[in-house]
Amino acid sequence: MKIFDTMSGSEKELDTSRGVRIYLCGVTVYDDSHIGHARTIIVFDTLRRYLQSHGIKVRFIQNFTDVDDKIINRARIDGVSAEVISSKYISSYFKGFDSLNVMRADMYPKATEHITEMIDLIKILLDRKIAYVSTNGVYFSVSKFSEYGKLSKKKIDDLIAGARVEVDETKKDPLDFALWKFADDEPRWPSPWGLGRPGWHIECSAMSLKYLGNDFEIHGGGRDLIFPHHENEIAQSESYSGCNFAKIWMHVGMVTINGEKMSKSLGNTKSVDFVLQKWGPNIIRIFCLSGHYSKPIDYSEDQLRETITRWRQVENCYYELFLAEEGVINPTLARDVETTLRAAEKEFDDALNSDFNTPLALGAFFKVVKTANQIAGEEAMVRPLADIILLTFEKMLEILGLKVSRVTDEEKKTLIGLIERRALLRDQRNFSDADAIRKEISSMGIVLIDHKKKTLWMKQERIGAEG
RNA sequence: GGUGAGGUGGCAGAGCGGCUAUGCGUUCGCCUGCAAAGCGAAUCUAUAGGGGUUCGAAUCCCUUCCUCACCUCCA
Repeated sequence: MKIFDTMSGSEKELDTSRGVRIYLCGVTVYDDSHIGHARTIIVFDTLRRYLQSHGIKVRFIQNFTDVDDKIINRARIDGVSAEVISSKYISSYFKGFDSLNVMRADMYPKATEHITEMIDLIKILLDRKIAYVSTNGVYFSVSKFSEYGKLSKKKIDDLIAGARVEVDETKKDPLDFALWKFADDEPRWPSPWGLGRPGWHIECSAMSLKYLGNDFEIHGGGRDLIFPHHENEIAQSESYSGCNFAKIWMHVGMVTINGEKMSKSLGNTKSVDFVLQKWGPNIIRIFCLSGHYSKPIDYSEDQLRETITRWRQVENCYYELFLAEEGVINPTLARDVETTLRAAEKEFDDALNSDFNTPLALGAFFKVVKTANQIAGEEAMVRPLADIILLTFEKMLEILGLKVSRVTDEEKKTLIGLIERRALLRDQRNFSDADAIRKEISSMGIVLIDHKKKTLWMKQERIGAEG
């Protein structure tokens, strides 16, 4: 599998020989997550599912930044401790992302639980004179890392010329960044240099090194983290270890709204909670995967509405397959279907192997859906054929992290009873009573589709946007 | 100002030297007691503008214009 590596500016073969270690920069827990966070996380979740489906062992670490000025400010406003704020938003994170059917990472390390590791790292940097202590903290000396800028392709001179860097008299160089900041208030921890808090970037260095070691396979995050966050992580980590930090740097494009980046500062965010309410998990996942991960994607209601249509086809397909009745398989048809399925599977894998091209993979998945719906439309779906298709269908569904609403056995029993009664009424041409039953069934979230020979039923996910 | 990524049919979105994806939309059919869903057919012949290179370019080169992101916290 090839993945575009921001560092080298080209696609690189992913080394899977010893499993794949992934570190994803997670969220700062000071507010609810929004669909921008969701996109990045869904992309990585899907990547992980794909690798695992090929029997590759994945070790997936995603951090929570739980010490940060924004958290502290929020705590001050609310009159509670920072810990109260961070734990509140960590649980809100899990609530949202569990609903989005995102698999739990192997670990969610928190900055506050790795203070010792960060201090140890800073000590070494100080010993090597790569960092220095100033009056208000410990700083990393950018000039001591000759490769600074290699990820973001920035030249130190340009950065200085850009002069958007805050002027701080206590720093030797305006580009130097904090490893440790002295603090008069909580939260703070003791360190050899004084009470304080860690800088932002150091946690990811400490935690990724601790849980994944050096030179792990993929380090990821949103594009906006390339500079300065990832650049600084590299500077710290490589100065500390003397080793390459990560093999591949994978960055996910921004979610925009009306062509502008969605962000807290612009106040144009759509929270995970909101989009779940309005569109539900499957629509959101398909939407997030419908553009190449490296490019921006625009949050467009028209686009989302279109996705509903596509999702209905998937639901239809599932129920056609699930409810197919026994019958004799037509050998020619079976052969054709096999060919189509193998081709779609190959297309699916080829697409993902080529820099994780999910829009193309989604296309392959929809070919499977279309094929099944076609056969069903011709009333030619039989159990053995459905089982064959189901194998491919469910495999792809699992990788994409989609979930069709299913019914309980009890619901199923009730339904079949009702449908039989309705069929009887229809035979007697008593349509008003038959329609009453259809209405009753519909209130259970079940839609009926009358085929020539039988009535197909399916449970449709309730989508907020449809009212 | 610097750096990076882009500009493809009504919309979304692949392709990245020749075989002109795909999806949605729209129109018309099939099916139905009516629906709904599904299916079929048709529709759209697109590649920001201008130069090149080539037998041949959306794909390579040059140039102009435009958009976005990063250069401060940000997924």
